[in-house]
Amino acid sequence: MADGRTPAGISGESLLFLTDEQLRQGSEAMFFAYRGFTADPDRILMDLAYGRAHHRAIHFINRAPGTTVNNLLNILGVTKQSLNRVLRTLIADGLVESRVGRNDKRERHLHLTEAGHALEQQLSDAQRARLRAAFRDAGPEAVAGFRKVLEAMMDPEMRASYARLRETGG
Amino acid sequence: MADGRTPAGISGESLLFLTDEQLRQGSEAMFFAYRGFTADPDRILMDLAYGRAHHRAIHFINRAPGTTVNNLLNILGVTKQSLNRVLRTLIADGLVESRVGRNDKRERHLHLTEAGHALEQQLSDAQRARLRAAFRDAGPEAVAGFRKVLEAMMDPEMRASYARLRETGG
DNA sequence: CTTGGAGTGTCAACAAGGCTGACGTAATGT
DNA sequence: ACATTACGTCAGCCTTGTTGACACTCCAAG
Repeated sequence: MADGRTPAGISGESLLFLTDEQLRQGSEAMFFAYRGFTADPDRILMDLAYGRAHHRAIHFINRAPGTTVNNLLNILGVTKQSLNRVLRTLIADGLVESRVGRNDKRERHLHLTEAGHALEQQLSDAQRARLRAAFRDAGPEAVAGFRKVLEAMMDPEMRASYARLRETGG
Repeated sequence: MADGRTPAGISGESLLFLTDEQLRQGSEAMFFAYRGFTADPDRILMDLAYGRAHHRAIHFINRAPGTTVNNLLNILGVTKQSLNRVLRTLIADGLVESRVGRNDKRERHLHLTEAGHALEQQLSDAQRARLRAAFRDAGPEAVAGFRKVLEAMMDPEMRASYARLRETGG
């Protein structure tokens, strides 16, 4: 706190990339980029009277089919009341199916229906198109750096969720 | 659309970083990282009965002192009514000052008060601390890649705003 | 000079999607 | 038997997005 400017050239290394100005540009880049990142799916969702919350639920149900409500809660970082509102509409609209657990009948295992898969595809295609263009423009080394910084920026628990998802997916 | 998997090895180049799986991991990284990115300021804001919108307003007013409401609108990408509600509370609480334009009296020029600057410092210190740690862990080349990908991910107009801010700031 | 339109900002009301708290039910574990 | 866990739901609140309606200011055409 009250660091003022980060000392540059205090060690032999070039620490110019850690100046306050560089950090501020980094946070503005995050802000503007996140807007772009969500813009395309948001447009699709709006027509369907869904929101970003529905997208997130669909994404992670697709990602980890059969996941329980509690598991999804932890990944999404919202309250069960909040998630439940979203799930209720998705189930009512026939995009998500909730199956009572075989071993533990208290649990509900969530799956996408065929219609759910179709919407998931539509949404992730839109998002992937932008990401693919950005990745291609920036090149593989930039992408590696991008991933590295983002991972370092996460909370430890989120980093764990992220890593777990990465394992199962390939 | 319905690309399926991105062809790998179609050209001589290694395009493995553009597979659907890599892109999906990229979007999940964005999701989790953005959560971490906003977590620290959010905690501070909560105690003050402010939200993320207040943070954004304060940030960009500090960044471009004397900016007009309309200008801020374009940067933040919200409606003027939405911004106005936030500005009203910030002005009422003595964090922001709104001065009628000298040339054009329709315009209001926005400035942070001393108290506003203090809060801005507190918030950006919190955010910078996390970003600095992430940048340091990842190293300068990773940071360069991070910035490059984020910039490529923005909408063109946002990229323009971002570049404009970068010029004035250094 | 007046007047009509464009630009800028304000107020009111509504919706989405977060949150907490409280409670019910079924299944599980001790 | 009893406490705990997993889930669903009702009620109510807050932030922050939206649209609609309106007032003030400026400028240019008549």
